[in-house]
Amino acid sequence: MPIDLSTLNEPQRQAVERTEGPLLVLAGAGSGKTRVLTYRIAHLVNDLGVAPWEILAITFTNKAAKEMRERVGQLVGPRARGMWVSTFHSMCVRILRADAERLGFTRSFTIYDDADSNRLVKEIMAQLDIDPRRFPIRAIRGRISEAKNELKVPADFSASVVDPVGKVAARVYEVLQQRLRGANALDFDDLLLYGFLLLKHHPEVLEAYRARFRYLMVDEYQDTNHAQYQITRLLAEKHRNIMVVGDDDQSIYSWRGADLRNILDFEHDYPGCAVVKLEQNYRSMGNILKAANAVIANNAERKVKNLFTDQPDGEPIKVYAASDERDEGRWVAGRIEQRHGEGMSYAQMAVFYRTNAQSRMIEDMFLRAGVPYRIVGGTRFFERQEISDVMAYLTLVVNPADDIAAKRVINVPRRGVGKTTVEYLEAQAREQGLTFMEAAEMAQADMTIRAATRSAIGEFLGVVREGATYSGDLRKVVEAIIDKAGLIAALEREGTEEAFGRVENIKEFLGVVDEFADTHTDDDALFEAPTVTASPSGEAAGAVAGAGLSATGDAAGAADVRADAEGEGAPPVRVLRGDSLPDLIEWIRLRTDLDSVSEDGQAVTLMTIHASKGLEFDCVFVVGMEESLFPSMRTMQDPAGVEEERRLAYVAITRARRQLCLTYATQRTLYGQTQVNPVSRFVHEIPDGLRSVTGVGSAGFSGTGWEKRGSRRGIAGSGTEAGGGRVYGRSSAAGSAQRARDAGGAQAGRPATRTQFAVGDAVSHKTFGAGHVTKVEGDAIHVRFSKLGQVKKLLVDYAPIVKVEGPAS
DNA sequence: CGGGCTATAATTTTT
DNA sequence: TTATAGCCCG
Repeated sequence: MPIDLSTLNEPQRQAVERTEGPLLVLAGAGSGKTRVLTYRIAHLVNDLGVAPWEILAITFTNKAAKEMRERVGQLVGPRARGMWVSTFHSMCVRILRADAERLGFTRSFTIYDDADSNRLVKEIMAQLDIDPRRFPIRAIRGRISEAKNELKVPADFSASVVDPVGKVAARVYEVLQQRLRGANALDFDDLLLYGFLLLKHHPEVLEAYRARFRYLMVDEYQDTNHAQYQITRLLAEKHRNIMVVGDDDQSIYSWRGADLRNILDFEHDYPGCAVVKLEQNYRSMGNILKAANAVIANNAERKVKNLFTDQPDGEPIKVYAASDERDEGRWVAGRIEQRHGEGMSYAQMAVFYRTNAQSRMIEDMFLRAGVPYRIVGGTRFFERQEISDVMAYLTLVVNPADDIAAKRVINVPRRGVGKTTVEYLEAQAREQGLTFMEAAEMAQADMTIRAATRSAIGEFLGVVREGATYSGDLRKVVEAIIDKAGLIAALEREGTEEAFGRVENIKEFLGVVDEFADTHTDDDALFEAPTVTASPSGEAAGAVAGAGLSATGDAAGAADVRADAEGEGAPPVRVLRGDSLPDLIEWIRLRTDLDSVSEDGQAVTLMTIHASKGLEFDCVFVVGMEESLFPSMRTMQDPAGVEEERRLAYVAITRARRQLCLTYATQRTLYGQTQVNPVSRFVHEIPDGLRSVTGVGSAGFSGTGWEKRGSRRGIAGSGTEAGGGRVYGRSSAAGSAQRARDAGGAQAGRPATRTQFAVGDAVSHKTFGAGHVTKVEGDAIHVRFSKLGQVKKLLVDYAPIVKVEGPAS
């Protein structure tokens, strides 16, 4: 069925139809870029007879990849599942798995997350006797990461570096790569670095992929770093059918190695390239778009675009001058309640901040005001201690060479294998050239070790050894390993609320395993692995086989190379199988919490501006619009830094569909210090006519502390502009913060219509849902919420909480 | 070996 | 202010 392109606007249609040769699409915010991408793919497949597996679409997040797959699927049906729509990182993993041996790894290599790498670097620095005070791990890791993103191997880096920190980093880098190789592990940056090196130094491998991928599409191109740029280049060189989509104005990750030049120089790098600008915005009301345009116009380093919209102007942009961060949070809460009262759903509202630290006060105020919210980002599920422990066990089962994993859990749960023993084993391993696990094996017969310790080590080895023998249903396997390791049992023995929360998290992890199994059925696998005979491009596939990309040999991880099962000559399509432990581990490692952020749930979304990219909301609040917070103090020195902050402001503004509110605090306490900062320049860059200013600055109002009352009625529906809410008690322009505290204190003594809570009571919280009381502490109660798996301390007078059904008392 | 204490640092974090 | 990491003592 042909794809209907009539719903696209002119530039969109051009971008879709221009399938041959290089193409640069400059897609302004909200200009329908994903639509163009998906229609283009659908057009290739349905109208031009391109085989799905000849298409490679690269995104930056798994979420974006998933969304694109789904949307393409809607257009072309199930065959869409055969196409590579993945992130740079997962693409590299696929490529590397097939030929890991060429680089001195085995197919079952594991991927180190941030915490793992950190640990390893720390270890190496200790080993090299480098003082972490003079050379902070952060700085060293930063330099190494930079080097990897620049595709510099240790020798290159070492040769190019002149400064002291760099020299130290070079030494660490050298050892780090050896150790990683020894552990059969790659870190995130390595995936790109080695992915590149594989293609670069193995022409037959490169040729195979080039032959296979006739059409290449890269989303968010402005965020590519040098490694990604070079990988893309290698792959695209032959057919030159490369389309990149991006917006230089939304480049906000330069500090992570993203290089704006990649997009600015695209036309130069790919001569004869066509350029399409998508400038019609379908998202925001007129005023919001005008504000965004006005702000970004202050940047010098950009390709000029002019976003326009058909939509009416809408409301002015509201600017609220708060007296301090408390007042700011209070006002936002009030405003949200007001909007909600007018019929806007909580899910359509969001609060953005520059730094995570700012979320605390917002949360606090929301809690008091009873505004349901959810926070995106922050501590990640997969980085929680207990989850990392589980992952370490699973990893060891698959890759016993993973020293970091081994050391992490040899004494988890406590078995009595302490630091001394670990250091001894480490030394043994180093001397004899063994992995840590092998050294542990040897230690079984080492009479210099205490018998108790030996048996503890034996117990640990047994868990891993036995784990490797489990098979069958993946969830059962994982459960068995956790059980055998005794992780849950140990936590339950602890008996604390915290431990209980950890158990809940592990249970949630099992849910994730189920999710993996459910979403990776064999049926899917069949779609994703077309065979040569079914392929119209047998030539390409043949080249692939010739390049030795289909699995040979029988390394531990060979089974996860689907091409095996498909027989000789199959293209190197590797799919994750729902019953494979190695595949589960890989899937999780390349996953972030962001991937599971769902649209549903009636709650206001709180997140950093960075995390907001790609999303949109009817009503957006940006808090902390102050100089030295936003733009951040550290960026204010150099113009490029400020320009990036400005792009960040642009991203924030353009997330809003209908309403935008900016707030700043005249006085703000940050890191325990109170400071007074001027209003952010980004506020001033919005033309006066688009702004409507309220709050302290114009109305001379400051909060008197209703936020302390916990009475939600005081907030909802009150439309007094200056305060955003009705004012109870005294009101004056000065000294509000202190008075707010006083008022709160006085308020606490108010007579009790208060509910009495007792340990064990079942309660329901407006935001956190169901839970039960675990402790009563005067005015405060501790409640463990099942949904969160966490204990929260709540003030009975203020928290939006009700007693549900007391247990049999 | 493990718990508790003090020094210390503290944007942003798609993978 | 707060979270975390390393250190010291029982």
